[in-house]
Amino acid sequence: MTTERQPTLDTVAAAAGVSRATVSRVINGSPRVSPEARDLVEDTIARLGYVPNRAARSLASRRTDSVALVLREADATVLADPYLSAVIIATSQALVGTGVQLVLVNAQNDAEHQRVGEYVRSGHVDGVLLASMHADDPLPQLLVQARVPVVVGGRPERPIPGLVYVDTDNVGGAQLATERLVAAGRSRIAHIAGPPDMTAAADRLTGYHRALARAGRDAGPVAFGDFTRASGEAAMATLLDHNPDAVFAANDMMAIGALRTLRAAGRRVPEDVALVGYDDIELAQHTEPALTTIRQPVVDQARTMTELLLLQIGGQPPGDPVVLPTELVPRESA
Amino acid sequence: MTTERQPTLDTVAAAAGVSRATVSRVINGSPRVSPEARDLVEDTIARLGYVPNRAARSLASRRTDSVALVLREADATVLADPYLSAVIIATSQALVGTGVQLVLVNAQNDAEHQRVGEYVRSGHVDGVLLASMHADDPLPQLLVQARVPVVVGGRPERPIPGLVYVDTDNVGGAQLATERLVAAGRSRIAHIAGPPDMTAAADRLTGYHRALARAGRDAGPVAFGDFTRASGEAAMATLLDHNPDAVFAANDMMAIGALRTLRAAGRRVPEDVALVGYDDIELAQHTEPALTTIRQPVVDQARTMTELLLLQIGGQPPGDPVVLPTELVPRESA
DNA sequence: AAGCGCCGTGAGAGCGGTCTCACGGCTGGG
DNA sequence: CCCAGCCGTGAGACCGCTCTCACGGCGCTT
Repeated sequence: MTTERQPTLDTVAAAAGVSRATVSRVINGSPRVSPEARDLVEDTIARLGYVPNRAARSLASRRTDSVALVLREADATVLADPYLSAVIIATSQALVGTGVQLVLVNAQNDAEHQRVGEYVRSGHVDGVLLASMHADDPLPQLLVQARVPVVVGGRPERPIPGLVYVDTDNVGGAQLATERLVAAGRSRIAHIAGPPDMTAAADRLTGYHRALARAGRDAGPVAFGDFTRASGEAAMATLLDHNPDAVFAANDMMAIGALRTLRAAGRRVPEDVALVGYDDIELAQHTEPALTTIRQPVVDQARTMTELLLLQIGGQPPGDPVVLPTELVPRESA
Repeated sequence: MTTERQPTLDTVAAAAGVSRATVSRVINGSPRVSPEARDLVEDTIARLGYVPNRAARSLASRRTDSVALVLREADATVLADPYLSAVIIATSQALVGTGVQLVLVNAQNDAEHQRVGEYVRSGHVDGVLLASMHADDPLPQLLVQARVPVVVGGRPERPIPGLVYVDTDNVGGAQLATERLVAAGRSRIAHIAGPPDMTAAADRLTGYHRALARAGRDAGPVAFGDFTRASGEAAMATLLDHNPDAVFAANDMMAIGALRTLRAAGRRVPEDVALVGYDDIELAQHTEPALTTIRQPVVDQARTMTELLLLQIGGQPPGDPVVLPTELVPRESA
């Protein structure tokens, strides 16, 4: 039961015959230490197996060396969301070697979301990464005003001065998708859009329109879904009236829904109707036919967000938003 | 630039005209405070927007109110692993309302994995959840010896006294799968097993054998894969020599690989060969035919792990391992 | 030769809480 | 009526680290 108390700075200092201050300098890599003292202290630290106490350090230095990754809408529905998983893992990977810890904050509802502000203020973290925001989310605004370093994933609904965000090029990606259909000689290109209050969905719609305009085409019929497969099925059913020969869906799940409706309607893909999705989820490889889609650099996005956040924490002023390029993944459906 | 310093205990105490100790008691819900004092202090706290400093509290109390979720093998390969995502989200959900923070520790390689021990010792967290362990992982042993509260997901290779784990019933699940095939009147039931050094794979193999034995059958042919789709394809190719009329694959990805091989070989599923997978991944719903499989209570597992960990942190002795029931998800493939 | 500045080091004051202990006032039992 | 005991409160000692400041010693300039 006599749990060996962990060695402290004092322990090390005493064992090395120097002062606490010197040990602290060694630990923090201060240049103002003689090489002999440094070696001595380092040996002692290794010998005693000393590890600095984070709480004490944090208390004294007013830094925590940890950042929060704030998730939203993390309920059972998206429980197995591979995108989320990628963001989380990529973020934690980006932090490896920096000595910065990742604290996961899961705000399931508005009330909890509000409390994130408190949480940050209480000095738990040095900065905040915001994933999967909602359009009306006041949190980024709050954090920016409180001068808390923050980086959000995805373009916010309304521009917020001083808010750094890292987005993928939804407009460009949607253009790629649409251009693919144009290039395939399709003339009646429809779009299954996502919820218009989500910027990613809005941007993809914009890209769709832009590509058609550039190709000198009129806009085709557009149906709106909510990014679920069921909504894709329903949207496709609507679009069938227009007898399209191509469909660009704003995400893969809706594309898969559309695929199902098309098949049920006796339309062959891609012969009768070419189909392009968005996201390149795992499933897209396994549909029949395999889904042509747009890949987003999720890992890059998370990494970039993390880097930008660390820069801000390091004292640099918030820079400009970053938009990362997307890429077409050609498969069989278009 | 004059950043308003956050109010501290002293601030609140002064404003309320009481001592620091009293404010502390109110915050910690001590019963030894008069109702009047309590109300007064609570009002003051609300008025000043006071939030306790976690580092200071942690330093003084030797608690951190946070737990680590240690992941392994979290590289690009499993980046989009929906299981991981589910574990992470479920864990963080289980922590909501407890005031305990989730710190994600991503040990990509052995060296980093070792450092988790240090990390815990330095007092960062009150306890550790271990996900996706490897067979030879010394970490659980280390943590148990260091009397650090720890709960691991999945049964460890070798029993470790005092180690609490939460597993899903792999043996039972495999039995369900195999029994399904027996009940369907299949007589030559093969198995595509996972890596024998993973307990989940070993247990599923055991369940397969047990079900056959109970049904008075001889064991069928077994091929080993590594849980990837490619290995499932290869394993199925091997098994074709035995001309099975049913296959139970130890996970869905291998089942999907097997499906592909079967189709290529001109075998119809389920008419010629019935097929059962394991895990009930999203993809299983979308194969053609849809995959009959076994569902594991991932969310329950994560929640249970968290609860058991909190109990240990609360001072209770480590209890017995928990094994959660699995369930058959009947679809079209068997 | 004297003075200056810099360099390595140590002493000590916080950082913002928790928690033990002491203390005055009140209640209740003998 | 007195004193034991409890209750609510306050004082103050930490928790382990950072960081400022002071100090002695050395090399350099003048």
